[in-house]
Amino acid sequence: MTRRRATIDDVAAQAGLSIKTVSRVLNGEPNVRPQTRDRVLAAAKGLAYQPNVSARRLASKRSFVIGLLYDNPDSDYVMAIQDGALAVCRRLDYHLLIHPCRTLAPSLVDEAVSLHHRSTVDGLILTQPVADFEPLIRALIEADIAFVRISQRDSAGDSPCVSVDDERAARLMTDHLILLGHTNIGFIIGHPDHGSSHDRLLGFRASLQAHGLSPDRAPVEQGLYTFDSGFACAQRLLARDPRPTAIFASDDHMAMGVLTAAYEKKLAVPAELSVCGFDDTPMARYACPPLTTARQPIRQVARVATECLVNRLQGKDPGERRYVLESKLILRESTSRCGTRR
Amino acid sequence: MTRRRATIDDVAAQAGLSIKTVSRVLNGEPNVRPQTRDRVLAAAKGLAYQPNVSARRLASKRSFVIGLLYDNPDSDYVMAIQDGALAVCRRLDYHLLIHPCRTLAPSLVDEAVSLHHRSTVDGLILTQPVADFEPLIRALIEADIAFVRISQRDSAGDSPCVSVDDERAARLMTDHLILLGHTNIGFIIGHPDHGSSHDRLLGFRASLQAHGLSPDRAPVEQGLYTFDSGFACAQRLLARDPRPTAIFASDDHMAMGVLTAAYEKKLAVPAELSVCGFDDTPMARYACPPLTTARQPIRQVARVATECLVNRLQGKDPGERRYVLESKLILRESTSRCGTRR
DNA sequence: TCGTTGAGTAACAGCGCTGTCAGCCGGACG
DNA sequence: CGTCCGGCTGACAGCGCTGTTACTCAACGA
Repeated sequence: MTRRRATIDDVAAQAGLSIKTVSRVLNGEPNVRPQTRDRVLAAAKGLAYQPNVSARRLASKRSFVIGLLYDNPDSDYVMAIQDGALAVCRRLDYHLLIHPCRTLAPSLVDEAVSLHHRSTVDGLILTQPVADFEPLIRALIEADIAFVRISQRDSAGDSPCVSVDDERAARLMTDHLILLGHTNIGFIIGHPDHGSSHDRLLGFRASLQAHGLSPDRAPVEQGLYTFDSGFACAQRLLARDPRPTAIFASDDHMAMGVLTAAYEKKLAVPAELSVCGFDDTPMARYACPPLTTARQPIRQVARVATECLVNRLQGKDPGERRYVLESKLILRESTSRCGTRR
Repeated sequence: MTRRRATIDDVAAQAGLSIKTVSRVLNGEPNVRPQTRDRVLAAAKGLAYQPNVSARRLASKRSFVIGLLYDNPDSDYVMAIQDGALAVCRRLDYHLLIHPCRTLAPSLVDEAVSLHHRSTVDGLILTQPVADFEPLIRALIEADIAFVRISQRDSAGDSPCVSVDDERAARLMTDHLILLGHTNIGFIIGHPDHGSSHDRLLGFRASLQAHGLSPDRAPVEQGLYTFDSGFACAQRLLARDPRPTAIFASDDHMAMGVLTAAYEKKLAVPAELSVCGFDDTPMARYACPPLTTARQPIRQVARVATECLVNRLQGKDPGERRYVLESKLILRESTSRCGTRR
């Protein structure tokens, strides 16, 4: 029952052609007569032929695998990235190798280079904060390993990168709060290792400035993109005098922490405190009250990055080096006009 | 700068030995003198030699890759599974290929078999509900493809499987509610395709029975392991007369839905309604109030499954075919004594 | 003394593909 | 009519490793 699996030789024999011609057909190479092509395809189908990827990899010196490096505690983010990358991989007949890691470990550099040198992967996609880890970037460039960064921060050797316009989205979010009449808006910065934290702060400050409010006097706390850090920062912000009437947390996890801090302080949201987050994680919709936030096209970011990487691997170098996608404000019930009691 | 990468021939030449001996050392095969071994290792190190995985795969007819099949909307669950599987893979020098999919598609069977026939993967780990997808199981057995299921449901050919004792945990959770004085406990069943749903219901009923309460008269609704389904089921449960004083949702997502339904009905949790979930997803801790739930050792389940699979791939067949791990009750603030107003 | 043994090593033939290059053939062109 | 060219195909040499087989040599017992 368990017959030997058909090889390219079997297909060639069956079709009465050379294995090279079979190879050409299967790889979509030019210069094959349609009639020949059909014969090959028929034979392949008849034998239920499945090319052996290992042999292909060895002979072609390419692995058709791309590696995805990340170090992110947010499952939803990681899943979305994986999802987007996988969608493109399937379409282009590549495989995806996930490689979660710890940014800080210098061994990461060796790991990444090794992945390539063992010809396990052809190229890498780096997400934040790995994408901003300079030693790695330099090593990859030096070793001539193809990669695409998902990050808004510039980096050595203007490597291609894909990002979301965090600054603009943060500016729009702040505009939204200001339009609701808030003038004393607390801000919680994200993790210092992430470029996004910086950009979101910039957007916040830009909006204040544009509306004649002093960015330097705005109450700001440093968080870590975690629920607990959001909770702690909110406690500090809410202890200030005058108390902010709105808090803009740089991500939804911290915003959830803010919500809990408000709950414990018996502050009604949004009546007494408007709260907004960032990222539109699934739970944002289910928070009490549902969170106003900014939705990032994460899947698309991953798709663009993957496409870009594969293009580079195939030698098609599109002029483009930076792709910037835009987020969208999602207005829910956690923000309302300043001083409104519902 | 970009010199040709060292191959096994270079190492052999450098060490003054045959490539076969180098291969033996690098693969930990026996019958090599310690002194010879050292010479090989020194040469390999000196040349920064990295074995080419593609060549190894082709020659050994093994890919050293295991595939992970899942179809699960819960990012936290998937991440935990990936995490556990990766930990073992790294230790045993395997790679992990993730393969999210749609259970219902019959093409999944072809995909899975194809993954193996192209020698992309040596074996597969199946999580629920894929693990309970009979056509796939049968196809894998027929094609003689190694796999391990993560599921509590029995399946054709008593294939190895790893699971969590859901029934016991659900029983303990129900015991907990009954001990708090609840006698009218609503239950929300999970997704019908998941074996866990069934087991949790069994545990619930067993506990009622054991305490002299009639399982058949308990208010039960069919959910889908989603927030929205939990919300809808809760609305129906809370509309019943007499109204349940506690609701046991088969997972945390649905429990969150219950919380929201209670919030909209202005029912205080836990004073007027105790709520408990299952799974201890990260958000359970951050719910308002924090959810009483059952924590599953998901990472460990994945670790055990991966180890089991690799063992089978390496021919070491441990007698064990079923591994059952235990969950742990996590008591938080969403459950309290029946009728207590705090 | 000589065969026997087994640990240690090497030679060599693939694994199943792709890349290179050479060959064939028919049509365009001078 | 010969030459050239481009489309199409095949022969063949690897890609870098592992499995198999065979060989060498010291230790050992009859």
